[in-house]
Amino acid sequence: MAAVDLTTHPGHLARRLQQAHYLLWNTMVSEEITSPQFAVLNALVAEPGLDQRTVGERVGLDRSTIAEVISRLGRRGLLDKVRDPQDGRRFLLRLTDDGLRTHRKLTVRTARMNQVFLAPLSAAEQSVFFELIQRVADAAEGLRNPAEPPAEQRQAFTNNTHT
Amino acid sequence: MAAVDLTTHPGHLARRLQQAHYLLWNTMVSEEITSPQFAVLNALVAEPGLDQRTVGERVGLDRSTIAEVISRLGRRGLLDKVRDPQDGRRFLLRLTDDGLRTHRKLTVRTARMNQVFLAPLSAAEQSVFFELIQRVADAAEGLRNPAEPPAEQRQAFTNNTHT
DNA sequence: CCGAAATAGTCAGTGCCCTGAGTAATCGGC
DNA sequence: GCCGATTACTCAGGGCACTGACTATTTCGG
Repeated sequence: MAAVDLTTHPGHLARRLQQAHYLLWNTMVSEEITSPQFAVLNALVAEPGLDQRTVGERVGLDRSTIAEVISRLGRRGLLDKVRDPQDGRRFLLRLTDDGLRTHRKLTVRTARMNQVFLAPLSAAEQSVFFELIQRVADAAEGLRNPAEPPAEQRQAFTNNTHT
Repeated sequence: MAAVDLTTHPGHLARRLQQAHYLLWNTMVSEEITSPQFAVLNALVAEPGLDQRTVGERVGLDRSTIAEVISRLGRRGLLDKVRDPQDGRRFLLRLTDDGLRTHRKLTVRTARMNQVFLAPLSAAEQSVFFELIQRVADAAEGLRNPAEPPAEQRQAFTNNTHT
């Protein structure tokens, strides 16, 4: 009986958490627009005119996935995609009026859903919940990008205009 | 600027957490066997001879997804699938020697990976991390299955929303 | 015993998520 | 100006995850 207890495996818990969220989203927010799609809309509300790659970076999606998501949003007429005249490799993205409207509508529903989703936790626990997950996710993402200068002159040459 | 802050959205955090885990699993555990596949192997180590549906229930996968995962494990020769002579609808699943060996090997690596993954948290924080995620996931799953208890002695109604 | 309901599994369709390979445009050094 | 490196995006391919419709088998009511 060498079986392990999956309830102490963060990966398994993360998967279950996401499934639970998916379910609730589907019933309380939208059957059309998914959570990652909403994240893209949201990124473009905050920063209209971003290119595809940067949007992916903002919401945490790789180049292939972000392309698919954007293509679906484009088909639904929620955003426009135009070549950057300054850089012919890029596509600049911008929400349509419909996209903006959709974002507004879903923002309200999403807030309600989050309340229901987090109801089992007290306000204090919710803060801890966010903080711990974020620490783990950030750290793991850090492992992926080794790069980073040798700690010496960490800030010296960093891009000071990145906001 | 009606954009929201995704770092307070549990769904977004859950997705990022899972992605981070996926990455680490791929580099530290296996590129062949995925985390859900390992969960299935583990369930069959604990309870050999389970049928497909029950395995899905144990690891949290629906009937379609579990069918795919099991088919892949079968193709790799890690488990056998035989009709239940008692009930012709069921397939009974059992690990092969190779499947058992694979599970043993991955168990070790998975433990190492979990350590790295959770390294940003203290031991106490790790417990909280597990507990909070599990509470949220369990509660959301509860919403899906509307009250099946036959009014026996159910404390579900004493919903502790006031904490 | 027989037909309806329930159950286990399959299949088609949609969407997310990654890697690796390939294309087109830009940038940098000489 | 030219060539190689970098960068933005596309495409093929594999895997996870869900729903809804379908088949086969068992179970249950009458």
